[in-house]
Amino acid sequence: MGQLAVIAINFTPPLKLLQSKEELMNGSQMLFVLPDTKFQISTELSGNVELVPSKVLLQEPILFSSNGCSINQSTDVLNATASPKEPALSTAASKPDFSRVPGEISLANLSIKELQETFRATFGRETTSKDKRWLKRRIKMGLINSCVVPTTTLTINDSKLIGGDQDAIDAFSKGTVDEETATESIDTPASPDGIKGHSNDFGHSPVETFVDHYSGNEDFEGEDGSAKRVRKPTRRYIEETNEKQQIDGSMIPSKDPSSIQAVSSEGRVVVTRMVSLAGSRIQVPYVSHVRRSRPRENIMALGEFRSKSWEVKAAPEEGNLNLSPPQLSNDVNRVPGVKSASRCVQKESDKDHLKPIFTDVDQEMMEPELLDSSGDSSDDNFVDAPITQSASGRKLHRAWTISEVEKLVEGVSKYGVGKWTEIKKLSFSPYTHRTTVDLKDKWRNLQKASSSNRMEGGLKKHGSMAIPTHIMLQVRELAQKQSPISRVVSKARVVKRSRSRNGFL
DNA sequence: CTTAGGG
DNA sequence: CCCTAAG
Repeated sequence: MGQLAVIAINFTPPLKLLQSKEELMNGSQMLFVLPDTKFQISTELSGNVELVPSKVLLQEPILFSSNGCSINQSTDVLNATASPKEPALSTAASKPDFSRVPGEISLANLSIKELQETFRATFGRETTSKDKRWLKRRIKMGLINSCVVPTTTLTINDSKLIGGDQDAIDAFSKGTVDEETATESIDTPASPDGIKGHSNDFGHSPVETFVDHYSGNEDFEGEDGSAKRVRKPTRRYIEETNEKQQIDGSMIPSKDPSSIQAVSSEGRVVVTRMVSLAGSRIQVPYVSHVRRSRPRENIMALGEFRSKSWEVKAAPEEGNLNLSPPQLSNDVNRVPGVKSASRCVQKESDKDHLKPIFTDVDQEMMEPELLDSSGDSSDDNFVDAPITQSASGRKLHRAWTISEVEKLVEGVSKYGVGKWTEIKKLSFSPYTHRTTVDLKDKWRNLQKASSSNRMEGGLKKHGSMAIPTHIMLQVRELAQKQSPISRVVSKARVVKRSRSRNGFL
Protein backbone atom coordinates (compact mmCIF):
# COMPACT_ATOMS: atom_id res chain seq x y z
CA MET A 1 0.00 0.00 0.00
CA GLY A 2 2.30 2.64 1.19
CA GLN A 3 4.76 0.95 -0.99
CA LEU A 4 3.13 1.94 -4.09
CA ALA A 5 3.23 5.46 -3.04
CA VAL A 6 6.89 5.31 -2.31
CA ILE A 7 7.76 3.96 -5.62
CA ALA A 8 5.68 6.57 -7.16
CA ILE A 9 7.74 9.18 -5.52
CA ASN A 10 10.79 7.79 -7.05
CA PHE A 11 9.25 7.94 -10.37
CA THR A 12 7.94 11.35 -10.33
CA PRO A 13 11.10 13.31 -10.62
CA PRO A 14 12.37 11.47 -13.62
CA LEU A 15 9.14 11.91 -15.34
CA LYS A 16 9.28 15.49 -14.70
CA LEU A 17 12.75 15.53 -15.90
CA LEU A 18 11.98 14.16 -19.20
CA GLN A 19 9.57 16.86 -19.71
CA SER A 20 11.79 19.54 -18.66
CA LYS A 21 14.71 18.08 -20.37
CA GLU A 22 13.66 19.59 -23.56
CA GLU A 23 13.71 22.93 -22.00
CA LEU A 24 16.95 22.31 -20.28
CA MET A 25 18.75 21.06 -23.26
CA ASN A 26 21.83 22.83 -22.17
CA GLY A 27 21.59 21.88 -18.61
CA SER A 28 24.18 19.71 -17.01
CA GLN A 29 24.03 16.02 -17.35
CA MET A 30 23.23 15.76 -13.79
CA LEU A 31 19.74 16.62 -14.45
CA PHE A 32 18.80 13.43 -15.95
CA VAL A 33 21.38 11.39 -14.38
CA LEU A 34 19.99 12.13 -11.06
CA PRO A 35 16.72 10.49 -11.62
CA ASP A 36 18.46 7.54 -13.08
CA THR A 37 20.27 6.98 -9.92
CA LYS A 38 17.07 6.87 -8.10
CA PHE A 39 15.70 4.42 -10.48
CA GLN A 40 18.59 2.26 -10.03
CA ILE A 41 18.22 2.29 -6.37
CA SER A 42 14.71 1.24 -6.42
CA THR A 43 15.57 -1.48 -8.77
CA GLU A 44 18.33 -2.83 -6.75
CA LEU A 45 16.30 -2.95 -3.68
CA SER A 46 13.80 -5.07 -5.35
CA GLY A 47 16.23 -7.54 -6.72
CA ASN A 48 19.49 -7.66 -4.89
CA VAL A 49 19.17 -6.70 -1.37
CA GLU A 50 22.83 -6.65 -0.79
CA LEU A 51 23.87 -4.38 -3.52
CA VAL A 52 22.63 -1.02 -2.66
CA PRO A 53 22.91 0.47 0.74
CA SER A 54 19.64 1.78 1.86
CA LYS A 55 21.09 5.11 2.63
CA VAL A 56 21.45 5.77 -0.99
CA LEU A 57 17.78 5.70 -1.27
CA LEU A 58 17.57 8.14 1.50
CA GLN A 59 19.43 10.61 -0.46
CA GLU A 60 16.66 11.23 -2.74
CA PRO A 61 14.06 12.25 -0.28
CA ILE A 62 16.55 14.25 1.58
CA LEU A 63 17.50 16.03 -1.48
CA PHE A 64 14.04 17.23 -1.94
CA SER A 65 13.44 17.98 1.62
CA SER A 66 16.50 20.05 1.92
CA ASN A 67 15.06 22.32 -0.61
CA GLY A 68 11.80 22.33 1.10
CA CYS A 69 10.11 21.52 -2.06
CA SER A 70 7.14 19.38 -2.44
CA ILE A 71 7.11 16.67 -4.90
CA ASN A 72 4.82 18.53 -7.08
CA GLN A 73 7.50 21.03 -7.55
CA SER A 74 10.11 18.61 -8.47
CA THR A 75 10.93 20.50 -11.55
CA ASP A 76 11.90 23.45 -9.57
CA VAL A 77 13.88 21.35 -7.28
CA LEU A 78 15.82 19.96 -10.06
CA ASN A 79 16.59 23.25 -11.44
CA ALA A 80 17.72 24.43 -8.11
CA THR A 81 19.91 21.50 -7.37
CA ALA A 82 21.56 21.39 -10.66
CA SER A 83 24.03 24.14 -10.52
CA PRO A 84 25.12 24.12 -6.91
CA LYS A 85 25.99 20.50 -6.68
CA GLU A 86 27.77 20.05 -9.88
CA PRO A 87 31.24 20.78 -8.61
CA ALA A 88 31.16 18.26 -5.87
CA LEU A 89 30.37 15.58 -8.27
CA SER A 90 33.38 15.35 -10.40
CA THR A 91 35.67 14.95 -7.48
CA ALA A 92 33.71 12.50 -5.54
CA ALA A 93 33.48 10.29 -8.50
CA SER A 94 36.75 8.56 -7.93
CA LYS A 95 34.82 5.58 -6.86
CA PRO A 96 31.38 4.53 -7.68
CA ASP A 97 30.54 4.04 -4.11
CA PHE A 98 27.18 5.60 -4.02
CA SER A 99 27.22 6.08 -0.35
CA ARG A 100 29.99 8.51 -0.81
CA VAL A 101 28.38 10.54 -3.42
CA PRO A 102 26.82 13.65 -2.13
CA GLY A 103 23.57 13.87 -3.88
CA GLU A 104 23.67 13.00 -7.46
CA ILE A 105 25.68 10.80 -9.64
CA SER A 106 26.60 11.66 -13.10
CA LEU A 107 27.48 8.94 -15.46
CA ALA A 108 29.18 11.46 -17.54
CA ASN A 109 32.00 11.88 -15.10
CA LEU A 110 32.64 8.32 -14.34
CA SER A 111 35.61 6.44 -15.56
CA ILE A 112 35.24 3.31 -17.49
CA LYS A 113 35.90 1.28 -14.48
CA GLU A 114 33.35 3.17 -12.54
CA LEU A 115 30.92 2.80 -15.28
CA GLN A 116 31.51 -0.86 -15.25
CA GLU A 117 30.93 -0.90 -11.58
CA THR A 118 27.76 1.01 -12.01
CA PHE A 119 26.79 -1.38 -14.65
CA ARG A 120 27.31 -4.21 -12.26
CA ALA A 121 25.26 -2.50 -9.65
CA THR A 122 22.56 -1.89 -12.13
CA PHE A 123 22.34 -5.22 -13.80
CA GLY A 124 23.83 -7.41 -11.17
CA ARG A 125 26.49 -8.71 -13.41
CA GLU A 126 29.87 -7.80 -14.66
CA THR A 127 30.60 -6.16 -17.88
CA THR A 128 33.83 -6.01 -19.73
CA SER A 129 32.92 -3.33 -22.07
CA LYS A 130 35.30 -0.45 -22.16
CA ASP A 131 33.15 1.69 -24.22
CA LYS A 132 32.04 4.56 -22.12
CA ARG A 133 29.21 5.53 -24.27
CA TRP A 134 28.03 2.03 -24.48
CA LEU A 135 28.21 1.58 -20.78
CA LYS A 136 26.39 4.74 -20.09
CA ARG A 137 23.79 3.89 -22.52
CA ARG A 138 23.33 0.47 -21.15
CA ILE A 139 23.09 1.73 -17.66
CA LYS A 140 20.57 4.27 -18.61
CA MET A 141 18.59 1.76 -20.46
CA GLY A 142 18.64 -0.54 -17.54
CA LEU A 143 17.57 2.17 -15.23
CA ILE A 144 14.84 3.24 -17.44
CA ASN A 145 13.55 -0.21 -17.70
CA SER A 146 13.28 -0.27 -14.00
CA CYS A 147 10.21 1.80 -14.44
CA VAL A 148 8.46 -1.43 -14.89
CA VAL A 149 9.61 -2.64 -11.59
CA PRO A 150 6.69 -3.96 -9.75
CA THR A 151 5.49 -2.57 -6.52
CA THR A 152 7.36 -5.23 -4.70
CA THR A 153 10.18 -2.83 -4.51
CA LEU A 154 8.51 -0.98 -1.90
CA THR A 155 9.41 -3.27 0.86
CA ILE A 156 11.97 -0.77 1.54
CA ASN A 157 9.89 1.81 3.09
CA ASP A 158 9.69 -0.30 6.18
CA SER A 159 13.34 -0.04 6.74
CA LYS A 160 13.06 3.56 7.57
CA LEU A 161 14.47 4.61 4.38
CA ILE A 162 11.98 7.28 4.66
CA GLY A 163 13.72 9.03 7.43
CA GLY A 164 13.57 12.37 5.75
CA ASP A 165 11.51 15.20 6.93
CA GLN A 166 9.68 15.50 3.77
CA ASP A 167 6.02 15.78 4.23
CA ALA A 168 4.87 13.29 1.80
CA ILE A 169 7.36 10.73 2.87
CA ASP A 170 6.62 11.23 6.45
CA ALA A 171 3.08 10.61 5.71
CA PHE A 172 3.95 7.28 4.25
CA SER A 173 6.24 6.24 6.97
CA LYS A 174 3.52 6.85 9.42
CA GLY A 175 2.11 3.74 8.12
CA THR A 176 -1.42 3.34 7.15
CA VAL A 177 -1.25 5.53 4.36
CA ASP A 178 -4.07 6.51 2.49
CA GLU A 179 -2.54 5.15 -0.49
CA GLU A 180 -5.20 6.79 -2.44
CA THR A 181 -4.41 10.17 -1.23
CA ALA A 182 -0.74 9.81 -1.48
CA THR A 183 -0.75 8.26 -4.82
CA GLU A 184 -3.13 10.73 -6.04
CA SER A 185 -1.07 13.67 -5.16
CA ILE A 186 1.84 12.09 -6.84
CA ASP A 187 -0.08 11.00 -9.74
CA THR A 188 -0.91 14.41 -10.71
CA PRO A 189 2.52 15.48 -11.68
CA ALA A 190 3.12 12.29 -13.42
CA SER A 191 0.07 12.18 -15.46
CA PRO A 192 1.33 14.64 -18.00
CA ASP A 193 3.58 11.97 -19.27
CA GLY A 194 0.78 9.59 -19.47
CA ILE A 195 2.05 7.55 -16.62
CA LYS A 196 -0.08 6.61 -13.76
CA GLY A 197 0.94 6.04 -10.26
CA HIS A 198 -0.04 2.42 -10.38
CA SER A 199 2.52 -0.04 -11.33
CA ASN A 200 0.11 -1.86 -13.49
CA ASP A 201 0.00 1.02 -15.74
CA PHE A 202 3.65 1.15 -16.30
CA GLY A 203 3.59 -1.64 -18.68
CA HIS A 204 4.69 -0.83 -22.12
CA SER A 205 4.03 2.38 -23.81
CA PRO A 206 5.37 4.46 -20.98
CA VAL A 207 8.63 2.67 -21.10
CA GLU A 208 8.86 2.91 -24.76
CA THR A 209 8.23 6.54 -24.53
CA PHE A 210 11.11 6.78 -22.18
CA VAL A 211 13.40 4.97 -24.41
CA ASP A 212 12.54 7.12 -27.25
CA HIS A 213 13.26 10.19 -25.31
CA TYR A 214 16.61 8.97 -24.36
CA SER A 215 17.68 7.76 -27.65
CA GLY A 216 16.57 10.99 -29.10
CA ASN A 217 18.59 12.91 -26.61
CA GLU A 218 21.58 10.91 -27.21
CA ASP A 219 23.04 13.53 -29.38
CA PHE A 220 23.72 15.96 -26.69
CA GLU A 221 24.39 13.29 -24.23
CA GLY A 222 28.00 13.22 -25.09
CA GLU A 223 29.82 15.61 -22.94
CA ASP A 224 32.85 13.61 -23.69
CA GLY A 225 33.18 15.25 -26.95
CA SER A 226 32.37 13.13 -29.88
CA ALA A 227 29.94 15.20 -31.76
CA LYS A 228 28.70 12.53 -34.04
CA ARG A 229 28.12 9.14 -32.84
CA VAL A 230 26.84 6.09 -34.35
CA ARG A 231 23.66 4.97 -32.94
CA LYS A 232 24.33 1.97 -30.82
CA PRO A 233 21.91 -0.83 -30.80
CA THR A 234 19.63 -1.01 -27.88
CA ARG A 235 19.90 -3.75 -25.43
CA ARG A 236 16.82 -5.36 -26.71
CA TYR A 237 18.03 -5.12 -30.20
CA ILE A 238 21.23 -6.77 -29.23
CA GLU A 239 19.52 -9.61 -27.59
CA GLU A 240 17.11 -10.13 -30.37
CA THR A 241 19.81 -10.06 -32.90
CA ASN A 242 21.83 -12.52 -30.98
CA GLU A 243 18.99 -14.90 -30.87
CA LYS A 244 18.38 -14.49 -34.49
CA GLN A 245 21.93 -15.20 -35.34
CA GLN A 246 21.92 -18.28 -33.29
CA ILE A 247 18.76 -19.48 -34.77
CA ASP A 248 20.18 -18.90 -38.13
CA GLY A 249 22.67 -21.57 -37.41
CA SER A 250 25.58 -19.55 -36.26
CA MET A 251 24.79 -20.54 -32.75
CA ILE A 252 27.90 -22.57 -32.47
CA PRO A 253 30.38 -20.39 -30.75
CA SER A 254 33.27 -22.36 -32.03
CA LYS A 255 32.29 -21.36 -35.45
CA ASP A 256 33.98 -18.11 -34.91
CA PRO A 257 36.51 -18.71 -32.20
CA SER A 258 38.30 -15.52 -32.84
CA SER A 259 35.32 -13.56 -31.68
CA ILE A 260 35.34 -15.18 -28.33
CA GLN A 261 37.66 -14.15 -25.64
CA ALA A 262 38.09 -14.41 -21.99
CA VAL A 263 38.41 -11.08 -20.42
CA SER A 264 39.62 -10.52 -16.97
CA SER A 265 37.64 -7.89 -15.27
CA GLU A 266 38.12 -6.86 -11.73
CA GLY A 267 39.35 -10.18 -10.70
CA ARG A 268 36.75 -12.01 -12.60
CA VAL A 269 37.10 -13.66 -15.88
CA VAL A 270 34.28 -13.27 -18.23
CA VAL A 271 33.88 -14.89 -21.51
CA THR A 272 32.64 -12.57 -24.11
CA ARG A 273 32.34 -12.43 -27.78
CA MET A 274 32.21 -9.75 -30.34
CA VAL A 275 29.05 -9.13 -32.11
CA SER A 276 28.74 -6.84 -34.96
CA LEU A 277 25.61 -4.89 -35.10
CA ALA A 278 24.56 -1.96 -37.12
CA GLY A 279 28.05 -1.58 -38.36
CA SER A 280 29.69 -1.50 -34.99
CA ARG A 281 31.26 -4.22 -33.01
CA ILE A 282 30.32 -4.71 -29.49
CA GLN A 283 31.32 -7.09 -26.86
CA VAL A 284 28.69 -9.09 -25.18
CA PRO A 285 28.86 -11.75 -22.59
CA TYR A 286 28.73 -15.09 -24.12
CA VAL A 287 25.69 -17.07 -23.29
CA SER A 288 24.95 -20.41 -24.64
CA HIS A 289 21.56 -20.47 -26.13
CA VAL A 290 21.67 -24.09 -26.86
CA ARG A 291 18.41 -25.63 -26.09
CA ARG A 292 18.73 -27.50 -22.89
CA SER A 293 15.38 -29.04 -22.63
CA ARG A 294 15.11 -32.52 -23.80
CA PRO A 295 14.30 -32.73 -27.45
CA ARG A 296 10.78 -33.51 -28.14
CA GLU A 297 10.18 -37.13 -28.78
CA ASN A 298 7.29 -39.06 -29.83
CA ILE A 299 6.55 -41.15 -26.87
CA MET A 300 3.60 -42.71 -28.47
CA ALA A 301 5.78 -43.98 -31.20
CA LEU A 302 8.05 -45.56 -28.69
CA GLY A 303 5.13 -47.19 -27.05
CA GLU A 304 4.00 -48.54 -30.31
CA PHE A 305 7.39 -49.82 -31.05
CA ARG A 306 7.57 -51.57 -27.80
CA SER A 307 4.24 -53.23 -28.17
CA LYS A 308 5.21 -54.21 -31.61
CA SER A 309 8.32 -55.82 -30.39
CA TRP A 310 6.24 -57.81 -28.07
CA GLU A 311 4.05 -58.79 -30.86
CA VAL A 312 6.87 -60.12 -32.87
CA LYS A 313 8.25 -61.91 -29.94
CA ALA A 314 4.93 -63.26 -28.87
CA ALA A 315 3.87 -64.43 -32.21
CA PRO A 316 5.93 -67.59 -32.19
CA GLU A 317 4.31 -68.62 -29.01
CA GLU A 318 1.03 -68.80 -30.69
CA GLY A 319 1.60 -72.44 -31.26
CA ASN A 320 0.78 -73.00 -27.65
CA LEU A 321 -2.76 -72.05 -28.15
CA ASN A 322 -5.12 -74.87 -27.95
CA LEU A 323 -7.53 -73.71 -30.51
CA SER A 324 -9.71 -75.95 -32.44
CA PRO A 325 -8.71 -76.57 -36.04
CA PRO A 326 -11.98 -75.58 -37.60
CA GLN A 327 -11.24 -71.99 -36.81
CA LEU A 328 -8.53 -71.79 -39.33
CA SER A 329 -10.80 -72.86 -42.07
CA ASN A 330 -12.97 -69.99 -41.27
CA ASP A 331 -10.21 -67.55 -41.90
CA VAL A 332 -11.41 -67.14 -45.40
CA ASN A 333 -13.98 -64.98 -43.86
CA ARG A 334 -11.44 -62.50 -42.76
CA VAL A 335 -10.34 -59.31 -44.16
CA PRO A 336 -7.87 -59.61 -46.96
CA GLY A 337 -5.25 -57.77 -45.06
CA VAL A 338 -5.34 -60.20 -42.24
CA LYS A 339 -4.77 -63.25 -44.28
CA SER A 340 -1.15 -63.60 -43.43
CA ALA A 341 -1.92 -63.43 -39.80
CA SER A 342 -4.10 -66.42 -39.61
CA ARG A 343 -2.09 -67.63 -36.74
CA CYS A 344 -2.49 -64.52 -34.76
CA VAL A 345 -6.00 -63.88 -35.71
CA GLN A 346 -7.04 -67.20 -34.53
CA LYS A 347 -8.26 -65.71 -31.41
CA GLU A 348 -10.80 -63.67 -33.22
CA SER A 349 -11.99 -66.39 -35.44
CA ASP A 350 -11.79 -68.44 -32.38
CA LYS A 351 -14.44 -66.39 -30.83
CA ASP A 352 -16.55 -66.43 -33.86
CA HIS A 353 -16.79 -70.08 -33.62
CA LEU A 354 -17.01 -70.32 -29.96
CA LYS A 355 -19.88 -68.03 -29.80
CA PRO A 356 -22.34 -70.44 -31.25
CA ILE A 357 -21.14 -73.04 -28.88
CA PHE A 358 -21.96 -71.22 -25.73
CA THR A 359 -25.12 -69.69 -24.56
CA ASP A 360 -25.28 -65.99 -24.17
CA VAL A 361 -24.60 -66.11 -20.52
CA ASP A 362 -21.92 -68.64 -20.80
CA GLN A 363 -20.25 -66.69 -23.47
CA GLU A 364 -20.00 -63.68 -21.34
CA MET A 365 -18.53 -65.58 -18.54
CA MET A 366 -16.32 -67.76 -20.56
CA GLU A 367 -15.07 -65.63 -23.31
CA PRO A 368 -12.99 -63.30 -21.32
CA GLU A 369 -11.34 -66.10 -19.57
CA LEU A 370 -10.79 -68.21 -22.56
CA LEU A 371 -9.67 -65.36 -24.62
CA ASP A 372 -7.56 -64.13 -21.88
CA SER A 373 -5.37 -67.11 -22.07
CA SER A 374 -5.04 -66.73 -25.74
CA GLY A 375 -5.01 -63.05 -25.27
CA ASP A 376 -1.74 -63.18 -23.50
CA SER A 377 -0.06 -63.98 -26.68
CA SER A 378 -2.40 -62.41 -29.14
CA ASP A 379 -3.39 -59.51 -27.03
CA ASP A 380 -1.69 -56.66 -28.72
CA ASN A 381 -0.27 -59.10 -31.01
CA PHE A 382 -0.63 -58.33 -34.61
CA VAL A 383 1.95 -59.61 -36.93
CA ASP A 384 0.16 -58.29 -39.86
CA ALA A 385 0.95 -54.76 -39.07
CA PRO A 386 3.92 -53.36 -40.85
CA ILE A 387 6.65 -52.47 -38.44
CA THR A 388 7.24 -49.26 -40.26
CA GLN A 389 4.15 -47.89 -38.64
CA SER A 390 5.79 -48.04 -35.30
CA ALA A 391 7.43 -44.78 -36.08
CA SER A 392 4.28 -43.05 -37.07
CA GLY A 393 3.22 -42.61 -33.51
CA ARG A 394 -0.22 -43.24 -34.69
CA LYS A 395 -2.11 -46.14 -33.37
CA LEU A 396 -1.81 -49.13 -35.47
CA HIS A 397 -4.70 -49.47 -37.77
CA ARG A 398 -6.42 -52.73 -37.44
CA ALA A 399 -9.26 -53.48 -39.71
CA TRP A 400 -12.34 -54.56 -37.98
CA THR A 401 -13.08 -58.17 -38.46
CA ILE A 402 -16.50 -59.48 -38.97
CA SER A 403 -16.38 -61.14 -35.64
CA GLU A 404 -15.57 -57.87 -34.02
CA VAL A 405 -18.38 -56.16 -35.76
CA GLU A 406 -20.72 -58.85 -34.73
CA LYS A 407 -19.64 -58.54 -31.18
CA LEU A 408 -20.05 -54.86 -31.35
CA VAL A 409 -23.53 -55.11 -32.70
CA GLU A 410 -24.37 -57.67 -30.19
CA GLY A 411 -23.01 -55.51 -27.45
CA VAL A 412 -25.00 -52.57 -28.59
CA SER A 413 -28.15 -54.62 -28.70
CA LYS A 414 -27.49 -55.84 -25.25
CA TYR A 415 -26.29 -52.79 -23.47
CA GLY A 416 -27.53 -50.09 -25.69
CA VAL A 417 -25.91 -47.49 -27.84
CA GLY A 418 -23.44 -45.40 -26.03
CA LYS A 419 -22.62 -47.93 -23.41
CA TRP A 420 -19.26 -48.38 -24.89
CA THR A 421 -17.52 -48.98 -21.68
CA GLU A 422 -19.76 -51.84 -20.84
CA ILE A 423 -19.61 -53.27 -24.26
CA LYS A 424 -15.92 -53.14 -24.19
CA LYS A 425 -15.63 -54.73 -20.85
CA LEU A 426 -18.10 -57.46 -21.42
CA SER A 427 -17.69 -58.20 -25.05
CA PHE A 428 -14.29 -56.89 -25.97
CA SER A 429 -12.19 -57.60 -23.00
CA PRO A 430 -9.89 -59.75 -25.05
CA TYR A 431 -9.42 -57.11 -27.66
CA THR A 432 -7.25 -54.82 -25.77
CA HIS A 433 -6.54 -52.75 -28.77
CA ARG A 434 -10.12 -51.68 -29.21
CA THR A 435 -10.92 -48.76 -27.07
CA THR A 436 -14.32 -47.52 -26.21
CA VAL A 437 -13.75 -44.75 -28.62
CA ASP A 438 -12.95 -47.27 -31.27
CA LEU A 439 -16.18 -49.03 -30.59
CA LYS A 440 -18.03 -45.84 -30.81
CA ASP A 441 -16.36 -44.87 -34.02
CA LYS A 442 -17.00 -48.20 -35.55
CA TRP A 443 -20.58 -48.07 -34.56
CA ARG A 444 -20.87 -44.70 -36.10
CA ASN A 445 -19.50 -46.03 -39.30
CA LEU A 446 -21.76 -48.99 -39.25
CA GLN A 447 -24.72 -46.81 -38.74
CA LYS A 448 -23.74 -44.55 -41.50
CA ALA A 449 -23.22 -47.43 -43.78
CA SER A 450 -26.43 -49.14 -42.89
CA SER A 451 -28.55 -46.09 -43.23
CA SER A 452 -27.22 -44.57 -46.38
CA ASN A 453 -26.36 -46.94 -49.03
CA ARG A 454 -27.50 -50.46 -48.99
CA MET A 455 -24.45 -52.32 -49.90
CA GLU A 456 -25.91 -55.56 -48.95
CA GLY A 457 -23.55 -58.23 -49.94
CA GLY A 458 -21.71 -55.66 -51.94
CA LEU A 459 -18.27 -54.43 -51.29
CA LYS A 460 -17.50 -51.14 -49.80
CA LYS A 461 -15.00 -49.28 -51.84
CA HIS A 462 -12.33 -51.79 -52.08
CA GLY A 463 -10.04 -53.21 -49.55
CA SER A 464 -12.59 -53.16 -46.84
CA MET A 465 -14.47 -56.23 -46.14
CA ALA A 466 -18.05 -56.62 -46.94
CA ILE A 467 -20.26 -56.61 -43.98
CA PRO A 468 -22.87 -59.29 -43.89
CA THR A 469 -26.26 -57.86 -44.56
CA HIS A 470 -27.74 -59.40 -41.53
CA ILE A 471 -25.40 -57.39 -39.47
CA MET A 472 -26.28 -54.28 -41.30
CA LEU A 473 -29.87 -54.92 -40.76
CA GLN A 474 -29.23 -55.43 -37.15
CA VAL A 475 -27.39 -52.20 -36.99
CA ARG A 476 -30.14 -50.36 -38.70
CA GLU A 477 -32.63 -51.80 -36.36
CA LEU A 478 -30.68 -50.82 -33.33
CA ALA A 479 -29.99 -47.43 -34.71
CA GLN A 480 -33.62 -46.85 -35.26
CA LYS A 481 -34.45 -47.97 -31.84
CA GLN A 482 -32.09 -45.71 -30.05
CA SER A 483 -32.24 -42.54 -31.98
CA PRO A 484 -35.90 -41.51 -32.26
CA ILE A 485 -37.30 -41.18 -28.84
CA SER A 486 -36.56 -42.62 -25.52
CA ARG A 487 -35.92 -46.14 -26.35
CA VAL A 488 -37.86 -48.49 -24.26
CA VAL A 489 -35.96 -50.05 -21.51
CA SER A 490 -37.95 -53.15 -22.11
CA LYS A 491 -34.74 -54.98 -21.84
CA ALA A 492 -34.69 -55.35 -18.17
CA ARG A 493 -32.04 -57.91 -18.39
CA VAL A 494 -29.78 -55.46 -20.06
CA VAL A 495 -30.00 -53.25 -17.09
CA LYS A 496 -29.48 -56.15 -14.87
CA ARG A 497 -26.34 -57.12 -16.64
CA SER A 498 -24.95 -53.70 -16.74
CA ARG A 499 -25.20 -53.59 -13.02
CA SER A 500 -23.45 -56.84 -12.57
CA ARG A 501 -20.50 -55.50 -14.40
CA ASN A 502 -19.49 -53.63 -11.34
CA GLY A 503 -18.11 -56.84 -10.13
CA PHE A 504 -15.45 -56.55 -12.72
CA LEU A 505 -14.20 -53.33 -11.44
C1' DC B 1 -12.56 -41.04 -16.89
C1' DT B 2 -16.44 -41.64 -20.17
C1' DT B 3 -19.24 -39.74 -24.11
C1' DA B 4 -20.06 -37.44 -28.13
C1' DG B 5 -18.66 -35.35 -32.21
C1' DG B 6 -15.66 -33.12 -35.39
C1' DG B 7 -11.32 -33.66 -37.91
C1' DC C 1 -7.65 -43.14 -35.89
C1' DC C 2 -6.93 -38.57 -33.33
C1' DC C 3 -8.35 -34.73 -30.60
C1' DT C 4 -11.26 -32.16 -27.66
C1' DA C 5 -15.15 -30.41 -25.50
C1' DA C 6 -18.41 -31.77 -22.31
C1' DG C 7 -20.60 -34.38 -18.09
